[in-house]
Order: sequence, then C-alpha cells, then structure tokens
Amino acid sequence: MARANLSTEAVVDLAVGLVDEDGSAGLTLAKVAAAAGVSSPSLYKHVANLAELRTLVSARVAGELADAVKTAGVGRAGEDAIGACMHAWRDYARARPHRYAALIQRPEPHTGKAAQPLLESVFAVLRGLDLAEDDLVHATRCLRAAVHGFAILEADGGFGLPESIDDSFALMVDMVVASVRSRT
Amino acid sequence: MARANLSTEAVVDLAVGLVDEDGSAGLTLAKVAAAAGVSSPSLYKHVANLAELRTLVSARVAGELADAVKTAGVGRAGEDAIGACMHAWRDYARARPHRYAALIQRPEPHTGKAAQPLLESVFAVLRGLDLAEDDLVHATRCLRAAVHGFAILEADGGFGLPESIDDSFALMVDMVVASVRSRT
DNA sequence: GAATCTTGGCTAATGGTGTTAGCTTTTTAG
DNA sequence: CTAAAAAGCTAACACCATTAGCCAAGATTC
Repeated sequence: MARANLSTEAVVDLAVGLVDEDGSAGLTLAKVAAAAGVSSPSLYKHVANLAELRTLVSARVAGELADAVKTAGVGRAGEDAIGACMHAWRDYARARPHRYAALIQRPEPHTGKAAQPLLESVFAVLRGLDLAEDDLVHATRCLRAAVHGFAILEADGGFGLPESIDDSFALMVDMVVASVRSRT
Repeated sequence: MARANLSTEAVVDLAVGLVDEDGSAGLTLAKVAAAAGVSSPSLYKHVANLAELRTLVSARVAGELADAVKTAGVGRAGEDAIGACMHAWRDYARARPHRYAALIQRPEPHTGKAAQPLLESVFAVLRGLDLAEDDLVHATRCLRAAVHGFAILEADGGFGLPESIDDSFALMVDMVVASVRSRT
C-alpha cells in the first residue's frame, strides 16, 4: 500500500499550507494526515513527531525569507540595499502572516539554527558597508530585531491606529539606515 | 464544598506561574486545576475556556509590563526617559522570558486590546518631546517594534554570537533616540 | 430560624489529539 | 526470484478540553 507519494519534504509542504490557513497553533498531525490522504500514524515514517514538524516548518520559512532578503539585496549597495532588504522582509511577512509567525517556535531554542541562512543574508548586506567587526554584529542584531518586531506586530494586527503603517515602516528604515551611517 | 478559595484572579495567578515554568505552550487547564487542588471542570466556573485564560494571562503580562515601563519613566524627561523605558522593557523580558513571550497570543487579534495600557505608557513618554501628532504615532510604533523584536529574540535565545548583547541593545537605544531627536 | 437560591465544587462522558506497537503490503536490492 | 527494507495500515493508550448533570455549602430572604 505504499502508494501515497509522501516524503518529509511533501509533509512539510502540506504543513506549511495548513499553517497559512489556520496559523501555527492550528497545525495538527491529524490535519496533515487528512490532507495527505493517509492515516496519522503513517506520518511518523517521515517525521519524528509534531515538534520536529514544527521545527521543519520553521526552517522552511527561514529559508524562504532568507532568499527573499538576499534577492532584494543583489544589484544594490550600502544604505540602498539595507532599505530594500528590510522592505522585502516586511513584504514577505505581510503576504503570509501566519507562515511568518511560524518562524519562531517557542519550545525550540533551535530557532537560532533554523534562522542561520536568514542571518547570513542580513550579514552579507551589511558587510557592504565598512563597519568594525563587532559593530557589524550589533548592527545585524538591531536590524533583525527592528524589522522582526515590526513584522510580527503587523502580522498580529497590533497596529490599530489609522495612521499609515507604510509611513511608520519608512521611519523604521530611516532609523536603521541613519544609525548604520553614523557608525561608518 | 466551596472551599478552595478560587477566583478568576487566582486562576490567572496559577496560570502565569505555569507559563513561567513551561512556557505558554505548556499551559494546560489540567495543570492549572492540579495546582489549584481542584478538578479541571471546576475551572470553568471562573474562566470560559483555555483560550480565554490565555487572553487573561496576556492582559496580565501587558499590565505588569506597562507598569514597569511607566515607573521607569517617572522623574525623567526626553531622551533620558526613552532609554530608561526601553531598558525597563527589556529587563522585564529577561527576568521572565516565558511570561514575556505569552504577551502576544497568536489566535487572538485582541492582543491590541490587551496591550492598550502598555501603548499608553510608551505614548506618555514620547509625549514629553514635541513631535507632530502623527510623528508621535509612528515613533511609538517604531520604539515598540524595536524593543519588542529585541526582547522576543533574546528571550528565544536568538542571539547566539559571543558579542555582548548589552552593547547591541545600547546601539538599539541610540538608534531610537537619535531617530526621535532628528524629528523634533 | 427556616426555606430558598446561588455559588462553586464534583463525577461521568464525549470527541479530539499525539504517540506507540505490531501487522501487512509494496517496492527495492541482490 | 527471493529477501529485506520502506511505507502504509489498525488497534490501543494516555492526555486534554469541554459539556452535562448532580450536590453541598453559604448567603439571602421571608
């Protein structure tokens, strides 16, 4: 009966789709199994358990986001590149809020590991400016924190007031760019 | 048998304690009931369901954090107050990472409502500077996003590199302060 | 002071979930 | 062609949230 063409990759695909619809909390092995046309215990042939599946989803999202950020940076330099990457980051989160929120999985401290490619993308952009080595680290952390904080709050509907969120984000970009400029 | 001195307040107290230990995902009505010395169905006399309990925990945390931020701001003015509030915010998150992470509850868009007092605290601090009305909104959003992003990443162990996290946060504070200064 | 109502607890039961164990069938390898 | 591995299945268990219905304690009212 090995007919359903499953694989770890395919299971993660389905899981990501479910996360898009119902959010990360709504992700359940039973639903994934149903979507795959398979009984839930069968999933354990491709995934260790629900926690691991969540970690895999997180890694998938981190990879996608890293690609988007990296792509936005090519052909640009310096402060221009910073703004482009930040916008790409936020745009990803806006396009798929639930998926973006699944980036950080609470019980796993491995998030750092999954976010590795993303960090490298940011690092690459900031490397274009001539900052001291540890300033580079601090700047990367600040950029990441700022844009992640903004993206996650926006994805959560946390900005209730009528003022333009785009304008707020423009200010955030300015903030980061100006700070980096003052350090070069 | 109305002996266990329960109340909605007391249930939230216990829930917050459990969140501190096991994280928000580890919060379960069964555990709260056990901690209260009561059977789980009894909890429904004080709380509508698990989702509501999570919302209440979120509101509790928002209130505590708002107090901490407000307290840090008294007796200070302008840029000094901004830095003090940001540090108080981060310190709260560091002292109780799990509790802090429970601030934002995914399935609820009511987070905005629970975070109201917190927003007002930040607003009060920035009001001390003479910004235009909508600049005030944008600045509040940026400050909130920046410090929340930093706090949540730090609570998650997201900063793996050996460089000083305190230094990174100092840069973040500078970033926000400088941005606000340039707008006055 | 007695009767009533409300409050806050209880047990029993249901449906959904993750997970394990053990079996069977299909596919692959030799 | 045969044996082993891969990938599915059913049955079963423990845990959880939630509902229904019951019962006792305390407050309220006559």
